[in-house]
Amino acid sequence: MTAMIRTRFAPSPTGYLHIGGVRTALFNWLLARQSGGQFILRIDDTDAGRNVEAALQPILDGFRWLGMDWDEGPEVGGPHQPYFQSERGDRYRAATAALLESGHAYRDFAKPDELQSLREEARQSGGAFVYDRRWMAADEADVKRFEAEGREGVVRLKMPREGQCVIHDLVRGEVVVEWASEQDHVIARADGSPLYHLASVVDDHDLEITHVVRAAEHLPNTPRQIFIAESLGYELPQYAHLPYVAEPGGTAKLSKRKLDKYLKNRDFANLMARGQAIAKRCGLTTDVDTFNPVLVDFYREIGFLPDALLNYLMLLGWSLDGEHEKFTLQEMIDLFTLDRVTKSPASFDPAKLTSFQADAFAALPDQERTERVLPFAVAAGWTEAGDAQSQQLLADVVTAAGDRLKMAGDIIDFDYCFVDDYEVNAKAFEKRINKPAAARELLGKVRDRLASCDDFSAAGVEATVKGFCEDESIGLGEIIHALRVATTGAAGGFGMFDTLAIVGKERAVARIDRTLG
RNA sequence: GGUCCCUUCGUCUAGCGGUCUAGGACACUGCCCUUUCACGGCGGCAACACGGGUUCGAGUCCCGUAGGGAUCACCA
Repeated sequence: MTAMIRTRFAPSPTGYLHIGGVRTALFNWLLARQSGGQFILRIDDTDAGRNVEAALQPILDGFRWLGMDWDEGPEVGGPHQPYFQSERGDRYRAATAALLESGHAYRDFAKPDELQSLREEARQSGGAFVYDRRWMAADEADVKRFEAEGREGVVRLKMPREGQCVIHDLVRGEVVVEWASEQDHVIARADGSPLYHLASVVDDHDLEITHVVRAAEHLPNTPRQIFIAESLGYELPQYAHLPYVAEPGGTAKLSKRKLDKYLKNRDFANLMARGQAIAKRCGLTTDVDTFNPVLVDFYREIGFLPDALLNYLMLLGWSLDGEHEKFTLQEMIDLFTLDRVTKSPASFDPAKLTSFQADAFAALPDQERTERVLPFAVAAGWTEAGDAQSQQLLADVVTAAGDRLKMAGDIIDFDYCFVDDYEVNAKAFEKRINKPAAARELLGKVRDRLASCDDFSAAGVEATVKGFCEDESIGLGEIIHALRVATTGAAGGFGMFDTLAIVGKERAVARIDRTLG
């Protein structure tokens, strides 16, 4: 066991949990759990004006579903309360005052557009923008003068302009940045409200975070945060910048705003279509803003196993040895190490995720699969609490379906086991019933055999159908497809005799009649 | 454009100077099994970005080029 580690994940309340965010959270969580340390959830809501309460709930729900529990944070409290940045204003104000006092920050009265044009100039001339601090208030007289001009004063970091900042990154090694390329970032607005970097550094210190593990997009932010921390006399946390999760088939960062693009990816589109089919049948909301494969909720809603998702996510940017990749939660905790985190972005692969899910689901005992499938069957209106008969049917279907069920929501594929208003696959109907010359005649004959079959178990049906084939001198293949389409409307499914037994004699016969009629 | 990061099969990756005619997984695909769907078994396709060094020897070390990406807010 390594030394006590305290990590954190700091979501801003946006109303959804992004798959990339979960990956980052997972690594933080794993690190804390394997060391007997703590995992903290802190809410970055310095950008007020949002309904934090409502926007936070889906995120917490996501964490709970995934089984990533937090030791301190919203709803569980902890010794470093509060865990909402919006409630820690006094801490930031104190830090700002200290920075001002020590000369590491200054009050600045530049107007945003003035700075903006200066930045433009610098960019035009191809160089880095260096603020000449012309609106910096050196003393109270300056402050008065600027305010008399109607200017408002923010607080800026007085960043070093010489030397280098060396970041010791646990996944990237040493990253060296010239201080001169840094800007005098604003840490507090005119009204005194804090900005992200200040708040983040102060909180990480207050919460005694030992390891700041976050996405690589924060790497460029690190020098200024180190400056703030050092100026405040804080001990620096260990930094680890993870490669970001890239879009399917691409290298750009996965974003929830580029769905249209991802939908052009075959595998992504397939997963989305699967989700929509399940949603449609089970009456789920399918607003793409909240229901799509970039968001964690999507997987919960269509019946993924949280551990399977986690297992897949862990492999995005991390590997044990290139050979073993299926892990239990406990193994994930035991085996994870930061030094095996990859440096390059990892593309999100919906097909591999689905494969992991399918394997994990197939490995579950029938009873547990039935339990997981139950809510979907209820939502589809096929069974309800207390209805023993329909639930036995459900259990039978799950058993017969075997590993054809990749996720709990896949039960919708077997709607014909429960209701008669299933959809008929037009293509299959054409191919198996319309096209073969003898199909209808054969179907009519087998219908009569089935109707007089006394033992409608799978074995009984099999004997009947096979006997029929012998009498007619045809191969099983010549009738079985037509039989399947006629009784289920589907092109495929689980074993034909199991299917017939589950559908039952009366319905099977009636469906054949309906097909022929 | 400035700064920083990254670069092995389509994708996730193994590889930490010789055991690499580059291994595993997903995907794709061929055959077998199944007189049905799927699973499964056995195969196949497929990668060290490029150019210089260093070295007896480079996917592995160094430099450069190219490409990709992230970031440059009084957002987080």
